[in-house]
Amino acid sequence: MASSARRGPYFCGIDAAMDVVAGKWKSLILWELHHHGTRRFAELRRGLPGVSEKMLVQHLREMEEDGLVHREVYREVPPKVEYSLTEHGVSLNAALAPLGAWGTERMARIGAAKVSVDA
Amino acid sequence: MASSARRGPYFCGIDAAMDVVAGKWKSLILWELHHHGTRRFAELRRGLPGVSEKMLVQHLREMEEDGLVHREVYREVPPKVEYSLTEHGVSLNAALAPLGAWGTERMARIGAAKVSVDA
DNA sequence: TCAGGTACTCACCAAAAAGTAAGTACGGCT
DNA sequence: AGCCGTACTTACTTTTTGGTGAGTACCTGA
Repeated sequence: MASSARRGPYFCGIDAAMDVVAGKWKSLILWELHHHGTRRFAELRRGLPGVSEKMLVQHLREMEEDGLVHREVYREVPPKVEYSLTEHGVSLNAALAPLGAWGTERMARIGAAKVSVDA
Repeated sequence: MASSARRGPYFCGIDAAMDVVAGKWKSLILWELHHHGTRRFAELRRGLPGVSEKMLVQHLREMEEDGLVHREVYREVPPKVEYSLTEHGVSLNAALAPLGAWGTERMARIGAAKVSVDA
């Protein structure tokens, strides 16, 4: 029950891809990691205003299982864990780019607000 | 409460796009409509094995609200309603294509099964 | 006459996803 | 001594999502 009940039979490629990106914060995590290269847990948390620690851990674990992110643990005294995109994570991000462009256009069309995030 | 509580402030374009595609069957509806051009309600239902009438109606309504699909009602005696993609629906589908390709690759990688659908 | 097809709506229920709040082990800083 | 920060885990609750099955109004074909 730790991981998700996914990887099921898919209707098509989009279905398979959506399975992996589904989750309130997953695409944002992807973006954050792509943008910053490597991030620590607390950095991600701060970069994603509103995310709960539980969801962040959960999503990161699933994305690790799905081969999208790499988790590097440093056995140090204040714990340190670094997350980064794997090759598959990078290619997924690239595949997501046109969708992002479409979404940006849509935001302009409907005049949607943007969540303010500071780098 | 009929429609969805969406269109909220978005973090980025992907967020905005995902909002519109989120839902178990939406991407499949998009694909079905793109593939066949125009489809009646029952045709869609038959093309999406496993979808419930409730969800199909609900998703179609939301997609109509979001300007992705066009709903043409013929006031005839056995009711007839035709659904087709709008310009925005078509462009969303195009933006989804690379994601679909990525997903297809992933299916091959992990050896995921495909749901059997007959045309 | 009666099942079957059209395109739905409605009420109810189950499951999944996400949020909340607390706890944990350890050290540094003040 | 006491609080902050690290990176989590755990239990519990709420919200959201999706599924089930019935009902509707009308017509067609067997």
